[in-house]
Amino acid sequence: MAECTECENLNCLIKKHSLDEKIKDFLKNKHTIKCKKSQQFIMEGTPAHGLFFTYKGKVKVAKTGADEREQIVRFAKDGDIIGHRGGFGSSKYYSISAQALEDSSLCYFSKEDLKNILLNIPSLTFDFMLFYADELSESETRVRKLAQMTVKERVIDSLLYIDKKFGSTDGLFNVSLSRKDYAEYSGTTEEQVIRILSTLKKQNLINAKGRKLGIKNFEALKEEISKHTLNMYT
Amino acid sequence: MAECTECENLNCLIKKHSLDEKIKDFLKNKHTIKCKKSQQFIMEGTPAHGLFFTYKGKVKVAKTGADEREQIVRFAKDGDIIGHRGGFGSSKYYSISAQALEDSSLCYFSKEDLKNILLNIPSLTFDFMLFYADELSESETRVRKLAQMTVKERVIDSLLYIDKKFGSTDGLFNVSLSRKDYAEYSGTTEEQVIRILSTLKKQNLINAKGRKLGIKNFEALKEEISKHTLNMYT
DNA sequence: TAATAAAACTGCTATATAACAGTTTTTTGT
DNA sequence: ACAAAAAACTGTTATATAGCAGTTTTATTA
Repeated sequence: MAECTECENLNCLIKKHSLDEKIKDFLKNKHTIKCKKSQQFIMEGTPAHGLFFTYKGKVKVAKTGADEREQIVRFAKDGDIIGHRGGFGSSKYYSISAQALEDSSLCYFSKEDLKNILLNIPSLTFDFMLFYADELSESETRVRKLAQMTVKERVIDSLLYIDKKFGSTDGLFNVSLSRKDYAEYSGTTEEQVIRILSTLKKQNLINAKGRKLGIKNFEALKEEISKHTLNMYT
Repeated sequence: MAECTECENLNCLIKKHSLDEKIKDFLKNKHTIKCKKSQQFIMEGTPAHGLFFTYKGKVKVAKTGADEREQIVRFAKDGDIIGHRGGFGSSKYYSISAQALEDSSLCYFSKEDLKNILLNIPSLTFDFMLFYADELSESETRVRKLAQMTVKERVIDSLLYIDKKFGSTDGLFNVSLSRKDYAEYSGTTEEQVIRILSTLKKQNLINAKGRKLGIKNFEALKEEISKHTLNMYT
């Protein structure tokens, strides 16, 4: 795997500061991990010893609720941090689980190493702080949307989110999610997602080749949720 | 208003670092603001120039959604930060509004001053980072709860939250919220809240003197939502 | 403290969403 | 390429939640 200084993930906070003299020794302690598709590499509730970065790949991050029901809290792609909530903060345990959506490579740093380097490079700490602040922003917007949107609106919102996050090629998302994944992100059931997707298909608003989905009419979909997105200062 | 060094709000991050030499000049730039009950001192969407701390008082923090519908994202008491999402991060605007629930005093620092001091005191920046990480933790738990709990469970959860946040005296919460406030926090309607509260009253699980509420049987209420709180590693 | 406004409450009805049971299609692993 | 498993899908029914309209109680303020 590439050195951090050579890494292409420009959005990665470690990469951004990798030329700093003080970070050199720290970077030597990086571990790299290979993950097969659908492999779970973080288990909710287990002791958190460190923090992952996606080097290459796609990941879903979820919390388990009552009756083993999953709530997907976010998705991650190249350069994204994973497990950051257990990495620091008041808890010793991972509060989420993480599962690879496709074969992926991960970078790993221990909590101790990170804490050391953060207290020594204020600009890095500051960037981490901004990262958390932005994540908080998105999470609070999600709270509002879950509380105020209808199921159909939430499903449409999740389609737009997936396109924004992973992008599309030839009208199909660059990631393959199950209907259940969409349900677990949107806070509804698989059946509802299926019904809504089939309506959208009939209305010619989305593409569907087998399980693969994509957006055909962005404007119409955005219009359907516009009343919830007008006043968004995120 | 008291000097930060003399302040009783031990949970305040500024207070915690107020003895640091490097923070002295910064503290001189503190402004203090008095707020009457139900006065709104942060408007969603307006330019964010700085960040507030509750000196004494109680505040509700909300986001406005479709059709002017409010979603309360959190409550704040003595020592709590308010408006932190607009204070830094990618947005120039406040993404929330804040309203005093009773006559309150606030401390205010400008964005620029804060940014300066944060880049100079790594331990303070680190504490801010931890603060955001913990807030994110709570917000993500809230996402799961909104997606998976029933309305009744969410209302019970909000009662337990209010007791934990503001405490109770003689079996009544130390804060006076309207039924609508509970609805806007729980993600439901006023009528549902009223119905559920009246059921809980009949079951002798809560106290109600006029609009004032309190918890009578903690165990029973916790039991009702236990399936959602068992695996909580927050 | 009386008048007015706001909040709390109730019953009824409409609607959205979830749950169930079964069928068809697609994916996966050998 | 085939068998088995998983995922996608559909119709029907049950249930939870929201919306409405009106009444009563509590709070506000002139």
